Amino acid sequence: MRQLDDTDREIIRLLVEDARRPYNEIAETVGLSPPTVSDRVERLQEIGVIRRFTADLNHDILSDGLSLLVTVNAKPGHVGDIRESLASFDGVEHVFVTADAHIVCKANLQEQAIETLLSNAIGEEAVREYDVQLLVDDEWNPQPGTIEFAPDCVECGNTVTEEGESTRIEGELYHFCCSSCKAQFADRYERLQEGATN
Amino acid sequence: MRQLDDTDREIIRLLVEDARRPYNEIAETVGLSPPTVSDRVERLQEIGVIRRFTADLNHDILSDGLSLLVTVNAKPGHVGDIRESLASFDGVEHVFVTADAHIVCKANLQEQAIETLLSNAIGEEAVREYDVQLLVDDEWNPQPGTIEFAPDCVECGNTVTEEGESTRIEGELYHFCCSSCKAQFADRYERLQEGATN
DNA sequence: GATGAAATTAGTTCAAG
DNA sequence: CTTGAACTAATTTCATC
Repeated sequence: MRQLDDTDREIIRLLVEDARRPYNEIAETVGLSPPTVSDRVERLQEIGVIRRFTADLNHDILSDGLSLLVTVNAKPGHVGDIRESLASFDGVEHVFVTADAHIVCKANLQEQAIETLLSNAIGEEAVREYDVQLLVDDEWNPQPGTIEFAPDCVECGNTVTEEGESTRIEGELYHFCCSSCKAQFADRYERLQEGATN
Repeated sequence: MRQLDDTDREIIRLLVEDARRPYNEIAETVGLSPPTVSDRVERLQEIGVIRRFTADLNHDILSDGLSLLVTVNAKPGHVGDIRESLASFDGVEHVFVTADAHIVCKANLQEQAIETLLSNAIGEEAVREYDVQLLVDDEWNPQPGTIEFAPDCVECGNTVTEEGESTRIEGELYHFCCSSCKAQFADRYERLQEGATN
């Protein structure tokens, strides 16, 4: 299977930021055409890097119950079960499993549902101990981790930022900090090509 | 302020399921026309119920560094600082603050960045103790739960109902329970601005 | 608020390199 | 793998209710 390249990573980053960003905008940013971006996004979904496009809701103003952090210390061999039952419980938004068999989950629940979660989803036989904490704040920054994408402008050496542009010349992707650097580089490249063939 | 109705809730549910579902499909499901759905979605974003549309990534196959759960027990008065510095650290995806002054954050980091996070973002003076756990699994279940729109009045703290009002001040949307709270807040805000510039 | 028709904008298909 | 051109689909505007 083809590995992810920098272009894929940049497309991912842009879609995490805004899943509805038009493809022509993405195309311009990464220096490709819209159909190619479309193909790549389709591929990213196919190989499972992008699981789905979704809406991030603000639970603070939605008042859909209490926000809780539930930490469970699972008995050996039960981590998978508990993870599954927690993840499928209505209102459970995030489930984290640590290397040392702790399961941490974040849930938005009505008060009466907390007891159900604890008894049904967690049970007794499979759990060493558990802890429930009330959340007072919850900030979420969807971001693709430390996908490195801060190249230097190939023309002037400055770091390429949001305003930067990219272009593909003979299959190779080049990044520029601004359109003038891009134009200058393209110009120089063309001259070089002419010189080589004459 | 107009409350969320069942149609809004259904639209939210459909968008959480698939943020890119076409409006005519949503329209058919909820029995409205596409332009109306468009208007409603716009409103849901305006009032902050929908924070953003994003892509749910599978970090397992993305191999963008290690996934960690960092738990920090903050000293009194430092919860806010630590929350802020963690949230703004590159690679930190989620920050939870519990009622008992614990901060739990989930980060996707390259190995060398872990040390930086611990020393820079957490520091020493403000923290009683901290704990870093390696994550082996991480599941996100975007789901709206039982949605009710009920923000707190930024002026008096009461729940904002049908009679409430909203206003945008310098790009930021504020919700109030009544026009007098709105006026009072606007007044105070203006004073503050004047004081700052003089 | 909500709508249908029109206009605009976005996405996909496809032949070609 | 990528593209531009043609085509199809989705979204937004707007006059009207």
